Amino acid sequence: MRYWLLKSEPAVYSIDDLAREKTALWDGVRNYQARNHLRAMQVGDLAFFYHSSTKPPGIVGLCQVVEVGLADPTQFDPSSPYFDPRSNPQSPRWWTVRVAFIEKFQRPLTLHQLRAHFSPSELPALRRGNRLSVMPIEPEVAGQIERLARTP
DNA sequence: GCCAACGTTGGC
DNA sequence: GCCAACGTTGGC
Repeated sequence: MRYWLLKSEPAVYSIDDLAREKTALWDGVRNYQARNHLRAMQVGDLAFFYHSSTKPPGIVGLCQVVEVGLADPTQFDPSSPYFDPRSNPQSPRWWTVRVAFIEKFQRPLTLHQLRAHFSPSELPALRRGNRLSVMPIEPEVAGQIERLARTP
């Protein structure tokens, strides 16, 4: 089982949205490296939910991959902001997964706290200028993140 | 294949 | 709002 980090602006889609809807298709990713991470996901993998472009940014909860290998339907929808006219249903360009809500942490594990506990090499999300919206997390780091998130 | 211009992300 | 850090595009 692997661990991942999924970034989302809460104004667009938040952990509370996921808590309410129970599951969500993680659509709209239009970066090849992020897509490749999505394609590497397996059912049962766990993903930390990260709120970006908010105050404070940080990890706010945990979810689980429940379905993999799904063509992102927004790429075929001309009315979607994620529409990709170069893609087609016969050979979809963008793939994604469905995730299920597990928990919202009692308080966010802020970017500031993450920087205090981890180096950028331990947690690539901390690397300066890293804008990737889907990233793997090493199991050992993931365990520490869970523990920190639950520390009062 | 190079690279300048442009667009986007996301912390601050 | 600013701007660093990328990624993408398109002319050549």
